Amino acid sequence: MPSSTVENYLKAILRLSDESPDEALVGIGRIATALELTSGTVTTMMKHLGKEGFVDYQPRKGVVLTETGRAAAVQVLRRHRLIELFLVEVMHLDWAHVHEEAEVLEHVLSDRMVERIDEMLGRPAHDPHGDPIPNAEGVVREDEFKALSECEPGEYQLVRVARDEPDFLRWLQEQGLRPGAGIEVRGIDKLAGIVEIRVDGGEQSLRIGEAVAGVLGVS
Amino acid sequence: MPSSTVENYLKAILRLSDESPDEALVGIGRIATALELTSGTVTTMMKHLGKEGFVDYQPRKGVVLTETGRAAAVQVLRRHRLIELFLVEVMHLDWAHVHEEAEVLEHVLSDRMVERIDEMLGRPAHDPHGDPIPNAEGVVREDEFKALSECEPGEYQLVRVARDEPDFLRWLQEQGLRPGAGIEVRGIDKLAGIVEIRVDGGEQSLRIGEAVAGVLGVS
DNA sequence: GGCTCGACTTTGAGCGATCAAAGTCTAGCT
DNA sequence: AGCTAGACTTTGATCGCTCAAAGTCGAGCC
Repeated sequence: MPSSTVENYLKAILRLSDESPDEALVGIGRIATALELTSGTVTTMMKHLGKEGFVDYQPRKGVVLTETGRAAAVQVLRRHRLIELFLVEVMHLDWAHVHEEAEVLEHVLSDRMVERIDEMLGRPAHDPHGDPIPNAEGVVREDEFKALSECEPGEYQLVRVARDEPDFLRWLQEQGLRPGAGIEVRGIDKLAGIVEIRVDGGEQSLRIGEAVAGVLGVS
Repeated sequence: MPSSTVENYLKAILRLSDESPDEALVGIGRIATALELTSGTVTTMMKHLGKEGFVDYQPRKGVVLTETGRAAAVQVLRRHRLIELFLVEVMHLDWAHVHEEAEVLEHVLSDRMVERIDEMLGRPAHDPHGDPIPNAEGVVREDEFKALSECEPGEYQLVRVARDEPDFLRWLQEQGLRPGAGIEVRGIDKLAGIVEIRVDGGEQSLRIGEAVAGVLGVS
């Protein structure tokens, strides 16, 4: 049974390797930055994870998740996402706060609890950020979407929010920008780095920066 | 913020001192047995807890909880009991399994979560074993009851089950013996150490040993 | 080919929690 | 008073995780 520490490493490696699918290996430094640890600590851990069969550790190059490692990481992701949804839907906690809470619960809830949550929520496919929830077998059904920042003017639907900061999420919520909302892209000012949108049949235009628009996935 | 380890020590000391209210101090050995640790470990921890102001440590004698320590312990108890009830009432987990789960969650749920649970359950006064749930201020409303093993024949109501083993709880449940159930004491055979009861208008008599009857509180 | 700079690894240390085993009190008996 | 058994404390060690700082490697530049 991997400790929560190990689970966090695994989760981070999964995320990082998904973030740059072109690179074969995830570098030690990136992991260190992601987890806010020194690289020495990460090196030590990678050797250990290597021995345990969770990663393939190539000294001075980086690591790849093994099958086992990937499966374990996906299970953590599944738990995290189910828990987030549970906290929003059942506990009626604020979308904005749910991430931190899930961050600890994901390592701690029994399989029985997670199964019960999955059942209560009707085997949901997406968490409150629109991220796909892997099923119990670890199969993730990835869905198509593109960044709002890359869109031509037109009608879209918000399907994904790729950021966790409470303040940002709270603001999004105030603007009616939660997964499922309709978005009309009215114009893009490439030079100014600004996207002008209208949310869900509302009246007013909303101007958001490219970076923010890049974090919103639409379809 | 006390670690879960510390919280567990505190909880154990609270329980042990409530178990023998006549003794002024809880001995190191009892704590060690309760937590399945060596006494050396406990001694070390008690010195530490002493410095932190959670207990008054009297070398070679034992410890008493300070005000601070007691308050912290009661909060853990509150969490534990609220969580147990939540798991039964909301998550519909089995009464028998709920203790272990609560044992970990009590150290980990945010105050916000606990408050939400308390609210969802309507500020309940008792957990699934019939134990009183301290309120947010740490006030415990103890209620009157006596051990079934001490009862004259007559009609009673089960209000308390002072044991946590899943197998035992499952058996109780199968007999209809959950807090709230009516119990008729039909006879006591002191010499054989057996109590004969009838559960909640059922037909058959049930014979239980003194030790088991001692764990059931009725009023 | 040699050098350098940045990325990675190694080393030595600390912290919190734990143990086993050796040492010390002390209450209570003789 | 002296002894002893049992309860408690001390000591030295381990384990998982972490850090700072010193050491090493190697890709790319001259």
